[in-house]
Amino acid sequence: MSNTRKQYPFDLIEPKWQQFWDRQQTFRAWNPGETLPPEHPFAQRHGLGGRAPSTAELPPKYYILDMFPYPSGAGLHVGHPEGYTATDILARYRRACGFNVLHPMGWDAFGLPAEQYAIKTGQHPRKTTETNIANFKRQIQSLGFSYDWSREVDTTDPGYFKWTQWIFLKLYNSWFNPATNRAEPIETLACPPELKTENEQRAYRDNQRLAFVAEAPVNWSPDLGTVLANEEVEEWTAKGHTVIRKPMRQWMLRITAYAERLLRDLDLVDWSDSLKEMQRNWIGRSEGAEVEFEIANGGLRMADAAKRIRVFTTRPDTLFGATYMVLAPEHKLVDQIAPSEWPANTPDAWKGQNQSAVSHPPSAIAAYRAYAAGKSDLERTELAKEKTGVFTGAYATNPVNGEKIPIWIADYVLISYGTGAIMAVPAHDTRDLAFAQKFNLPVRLVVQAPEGRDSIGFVDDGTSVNSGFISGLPTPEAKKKISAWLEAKGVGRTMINYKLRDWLFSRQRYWGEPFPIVWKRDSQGNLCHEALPENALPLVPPPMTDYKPTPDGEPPLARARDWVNLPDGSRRETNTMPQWAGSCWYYLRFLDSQNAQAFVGGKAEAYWMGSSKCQVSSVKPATAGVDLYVGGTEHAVLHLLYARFWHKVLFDLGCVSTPEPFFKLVNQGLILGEDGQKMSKSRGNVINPDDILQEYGADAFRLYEMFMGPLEMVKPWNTRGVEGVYRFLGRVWRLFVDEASETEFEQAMTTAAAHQHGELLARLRLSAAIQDVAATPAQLKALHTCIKKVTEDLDRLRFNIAISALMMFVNDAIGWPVKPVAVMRDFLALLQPFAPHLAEELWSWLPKASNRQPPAKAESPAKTLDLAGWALDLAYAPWPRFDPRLLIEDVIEMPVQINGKVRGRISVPADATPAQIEAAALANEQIKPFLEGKTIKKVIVVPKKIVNIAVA
RNA sequence: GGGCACGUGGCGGAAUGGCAGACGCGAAGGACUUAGGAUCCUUUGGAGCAAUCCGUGCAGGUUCAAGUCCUGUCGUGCCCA
Repeated sequence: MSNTRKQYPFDLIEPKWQQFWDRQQTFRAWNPGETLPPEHPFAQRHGLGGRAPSTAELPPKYYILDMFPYPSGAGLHVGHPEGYTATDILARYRRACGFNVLHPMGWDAFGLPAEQYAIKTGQHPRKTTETNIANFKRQIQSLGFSYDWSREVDTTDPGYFKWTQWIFLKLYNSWFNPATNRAEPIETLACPPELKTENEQRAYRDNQRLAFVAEAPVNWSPDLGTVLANEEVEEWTAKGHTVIRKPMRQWMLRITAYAERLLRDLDLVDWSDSLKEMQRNWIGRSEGAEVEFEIANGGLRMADAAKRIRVFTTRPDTLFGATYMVLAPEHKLVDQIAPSEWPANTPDAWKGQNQSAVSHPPSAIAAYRAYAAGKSDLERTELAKEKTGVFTGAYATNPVNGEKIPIWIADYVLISYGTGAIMAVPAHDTRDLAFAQKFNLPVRLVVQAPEGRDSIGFVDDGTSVNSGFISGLPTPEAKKKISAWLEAKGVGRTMINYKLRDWLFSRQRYWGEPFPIVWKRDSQGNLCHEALPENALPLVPPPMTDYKPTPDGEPPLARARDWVNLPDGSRRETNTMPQWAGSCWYYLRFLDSQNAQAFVGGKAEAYWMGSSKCQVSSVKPATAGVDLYVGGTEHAVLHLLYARFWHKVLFDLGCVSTPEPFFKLVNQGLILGEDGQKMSKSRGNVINPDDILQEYGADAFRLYEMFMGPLEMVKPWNTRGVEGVYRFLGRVWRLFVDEASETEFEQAMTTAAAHQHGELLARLRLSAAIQDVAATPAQLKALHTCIKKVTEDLDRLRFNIAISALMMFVNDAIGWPVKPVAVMRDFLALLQPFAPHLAEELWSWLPKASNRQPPAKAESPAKTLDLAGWALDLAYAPWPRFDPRLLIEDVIEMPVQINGKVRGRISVPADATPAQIEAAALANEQIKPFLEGKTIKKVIVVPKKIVNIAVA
């Protein structure tokens, strides 16, 4: 801690106003139908005190949302408040503009770290979570954010996850009807008549549900004792845990049914192109064809449909170039097709690396599978990686030419993509080529590259060659023709494939939402699952002391026998939901977080999501969904895709009224350490917000976070920069404070006890330079330039230049011997969103409407006080409007260029015609010498901007 | 390898195709002061005494005019393989 004198007593001001806002519930947002207390500033501003306004009577809504944090034990880092400050500034700005602003905060509190800590220490995750939430909340509140804390949610609260489970039941009890292209209740699903038995019908129905059970190869971590999502694998392997691929019974969510809508509806939202592109890439739509290859074993054809290998290809036009096939090692057909002996003349290199296993195909395959299981999808498909694989001993028949081609297994083909099998066209696919070269497989050129490019390894569109009936056709036409041919022959069809996979929704963890599902035996003794009734929710996890998985790999919940085994002999599902579940719908719970009857009330949903016909504001039209959602890029794909998916299901089922949840979305950029590196404990460059707050206060911290640069940019932290904005706040303070009273204050503070500080603060007086006088034109111009700039910059989320506009005003105003109170008051209204504590304090010093004289009639509107807003709390004081008339100049100075170089400047009346401007420029003394002896070719006059004279 | 961003003073960054470097940091000088790591006032892209010249990663192009638009290229970051 340094002993430098404080620029101003932020340490007294900030807690004072935070307590005031808390007591007054200043930032409480009101739902339609709620009764507004007469004394609440929002009620006063909108004349609604004591009433219970309907949707139509409330002002337009503005829903501004932060991605709620995972409350980690490490506490807040400087990256969190970046987005939170941006949204807070906008929330305060919108409130000033007259919107009913919803700005909530909550906790995404399920998750592995609390559970890992529990395993290590035995402390219940609930306890860890509570402690961490309390710390996060303290830190967030110390920044003076205008959240409506009455709506706080915590995903681990039974009152919350009751509804997460409820939504799961909605998914469970729905199917996707391809005919209507939307989710419908499972009751509307008709079973095919050939399914006679209860078991068959149930299996059929269960297979159509949006939440279903499947054997899926998962990323299993034996030492963590859980499966991980693909995107989580790297994080944990980096920490030294092992992860292998293993097929397990899992709950899945049928997100793939929504692939097309998730893709198409990106057109409905206002997100950055790069973000939309990331979502499109993830969904990965590709058009192509599915082709069936018959298996040709030992020369004998087996026409059995089950013995066909189906492949998906985006390049059916290269089918004539397929010289081998590759199945994913996990592919079901591998065991069926592999012969017990190698075909004659099989090269040794084709039999695999494992010398103890090369004698027969089955052993070579088993050895290779074990090897591939130890690798992640990412490692397996790494382009630069050395290709590996094993020949299965079997052959397939190419449907276009009857050719016999070898079938391989290789880890570069993933079971989860397409059909888990490919036809390899080495001449026109990079990975196939690398593989073919390594194992000496034939490379057949079937696409001619354009002039000047090598056709081998050419993967773009060209012209088909060596391809029978499609030879000579350009690629797009060749694709069409061969797809039609395949379809006519019954060995293929055009198809759209998505990279998007169904969502693996179960985790073998304790600290997550239990599934509201029980397993039982039907009358025939078949194992089947059944949903709990709604009234059994919330299903709370049992109290436990040991959070480890059972020794035989069952999830931790299996240890709680009394909880798992029900009296009727059925057993509870022991998996829990992934952390994504709670964050998929929290933005909806915020609308009506205390509602015990529904996950969200209909009126609240319609109002806040903007689908109701609420009147259009005079400032900005209302939009549908969350008006602005701010968070990190790390959630650009998964969280946003999952939340959109749930939202669409809820939309289909009539539970919400908009097709998309988040209308506008902005990713804040990462804040790097002072060394320009990513902040991390190991680098020792982590900045703790608590330290900054202690030294400079919340207002300076907020201001600096925004002043660093554009919100979306990656930018390095620089503590010296905080000092810069801190000095600025000091100048604002000195603009308002009476120097003598400040000196007294400082002296008194050195000896005063803490309980006297508030009283001392109250004794500070407003500077005598601030007087109720008419502003000069120059002062009005300074103010209105600032209003214009700040308003426009806030609308474009350009906080850094808005702050520089505030600085310019202060630099100007500090030189004014007399400061008109009306001007200073508007300045505080502009400052308020950025530095709310200081602005509130200074605002409280200004004379109130009641003890002021009404303004003289003669003054123009811009110079008088707007008394309507004068008596209001600053948080709800109207946003100043700039008057363009005050910015008009009588005389404009314009630069004059000769051949693009500034050679002089002229002053012309604002209303001068281009001809007059040209004449003035040509007559200018600075310009004349440059024109002597030259021919004027052209004179460009851009009124109010520039004159450019082109000379030869 | 593909896609998308971004390259501007010593640093963070400004600039609807119209005076490059706003605003801030840092630095230099000065004032006040017992003191200054407070505050206030000057200066501050580079070169030059100056007139002036050179400057937005690099190379071209479009334009009266390019940091901004186009083509290529190099570099950095993110996402995807």
